[in-house]
Amino acid sequence: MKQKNPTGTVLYTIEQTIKEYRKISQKNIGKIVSDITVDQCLLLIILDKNSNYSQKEIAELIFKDNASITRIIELMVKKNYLTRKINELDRRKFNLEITEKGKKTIELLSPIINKNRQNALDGLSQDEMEFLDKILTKIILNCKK
Amino acid sequence: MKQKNPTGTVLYTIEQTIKEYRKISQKNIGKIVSDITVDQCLLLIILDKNSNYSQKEIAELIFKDNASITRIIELMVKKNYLTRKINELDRRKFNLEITEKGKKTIELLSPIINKNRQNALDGLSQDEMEFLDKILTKIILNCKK
DNA sequence: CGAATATAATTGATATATCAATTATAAAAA
DNA sequence: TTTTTATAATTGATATATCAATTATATTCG
Repeated sequence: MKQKNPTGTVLYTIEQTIKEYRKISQKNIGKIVSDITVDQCLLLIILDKNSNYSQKEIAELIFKDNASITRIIELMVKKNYLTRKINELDRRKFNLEITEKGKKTIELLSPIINKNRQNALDGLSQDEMEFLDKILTKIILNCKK
Repeated sequence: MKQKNPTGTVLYTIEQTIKEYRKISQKNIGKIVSDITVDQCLLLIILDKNSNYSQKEIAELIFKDNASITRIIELMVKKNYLTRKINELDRRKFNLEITEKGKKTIELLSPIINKNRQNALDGLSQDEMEFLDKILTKIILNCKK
């Protein structure tokens, strides 16, 4: 089944892929928890693994800039997913903590997220995924130099 | 050179790839024309190939929703890249036309865009790109079903 | 130490994304 | 032809993206 591609480059397909994946992911997440986005959920999961991340580090991990992170976290605090306290060791930073609601949300949504990933990658062999990753990493390096 | 990947899936790498590509593309475009974005430029190029596209069709081609396209086009008309007139055959639609400024911009930026693409895909063989496209298309279909 | 520099985060302005509701028009059905 | 349904685009509300400027704090260097 041929896809339209007005640019004729695989870069278009890459973009299309990630958009489709995000769309279905958000849809599935929304069925379980209505007031959270894919990225907010990823942020929770990342913080859950290491609660010492600064906002700046989180921004890098989920490919957002600091300004966006500031506002996303602000909303998540307002929605009671996170708490934020000044880091007394470095008062420029904040300590972020996941609330009970946040923890429950992770429990609820982790299986959904895994299912989303599995579904998206369904039918791909380990080799194919590794190859994919390798080529993409090459492109990333090309873009960085 | 290993990349960090907090999710452990190639989907993360896909997202990273497109973000890096867009970043460098925007940077290179901005050196030549300061008031245009990657997507606006793609929109011009698409319209240049077929001036009969409706806003809805354009939206699908560049993965945006109608509301975004309405506003993007509004800005592009304001910046004098496009003109917009009601389509008398179907008064729900508009005829979009590229202005002289728009045409000049395409001429200026087409080589840049090609260079961006070439640079990003530098060192990839034809086979690798085809394989990449094939795998990604598989993922897209997985997400759509 | 104190000045200069660097870093983390915020803020403001503007553009874009997303969803739902609305408007205008066209096409289909009764 | 009138009513119903479908389609194209807009609008409003809110979230996010991006860039530049700013604030507060830390670090470095003379």
